[in-house]
Amino acid sequence: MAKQAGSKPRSVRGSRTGRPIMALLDLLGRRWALRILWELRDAPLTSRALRTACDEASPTVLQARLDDLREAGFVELGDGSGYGLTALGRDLCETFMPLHRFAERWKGPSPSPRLRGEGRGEGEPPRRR
Amino acid sequence: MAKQAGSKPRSVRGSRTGRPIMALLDLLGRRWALRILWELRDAPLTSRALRTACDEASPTVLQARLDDLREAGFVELGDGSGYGLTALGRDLCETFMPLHRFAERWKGPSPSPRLRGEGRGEGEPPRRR
DNA sequence: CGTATTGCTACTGTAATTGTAGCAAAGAGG
DNA sequence: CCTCTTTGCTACAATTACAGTAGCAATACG
Repeated sequence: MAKQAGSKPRSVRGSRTGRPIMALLDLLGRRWALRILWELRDAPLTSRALRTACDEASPTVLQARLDDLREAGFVELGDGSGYGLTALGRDLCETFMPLHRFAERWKGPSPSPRLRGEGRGEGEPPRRR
Repeated sequence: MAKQAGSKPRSVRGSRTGRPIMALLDLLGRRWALRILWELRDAPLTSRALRTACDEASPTVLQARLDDLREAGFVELGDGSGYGLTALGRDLCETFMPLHRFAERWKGPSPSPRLRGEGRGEGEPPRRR
């Protein structure tokens, strides 16, 4: 599996199959990508303000992600208000809104994963090994 | 590779604010996390089959992500069918389904970000610097 | 017993991310 | 013009996550 000896693997990682969903899943699967979209959901932010909103993340990654998202057409640099979502980006953000409700119901990685008796009378059935 | 040095790296990066949405955004923002959930959306897969489905990703990351998702309560290891989504995970996956339609309409990061006259007629306004 | 499959770990590179410092280009005010 | 502040952005070094490959223990089957 030589990967891509000649050309730079600049394209999206999961996109090798050609399916756009994979490209999107990979782009959003980079660090701070989802967070940036989330913080920009209401109003545009300057790069500095965005950094503050993103828990003082490094400007290096923020800039890299911002470039990625800008290249993807989700984010654009306005005139005086800094970075903001494009119409497409706003549309994508709408897709993620249900996630908010889901997160509230989820409350983070619980130490006790037994949240619902899925059907079997569990108690810790010995995994087949 | 300490991985369990003391008791520190247990929490999620974006979770420092306490908001569950941040924890979720960070968890899903790790590599292959979204992809794994996506590949498991229909039926459970064995670890080997999942690896094949995920473009032969390294078992190292796959195992790490599988652990994360399992700890979060989204994925569980069945008896004979391998890994599968929990009821909660299936619910989360439902949230992501609209992403599929969105991706189809998006078609990946285009070299020319001007994909459609999206409404605002800005040709390419000089950025303020 | 021999073979195959499954879940999982160990290891070595490489790419990505973090953290800090700093720059050039505007604006605001004097 | 000169100073001061903000903004977008870049240059590094250090750390971490990830990719790739190899392999093991446990089960299942013939």
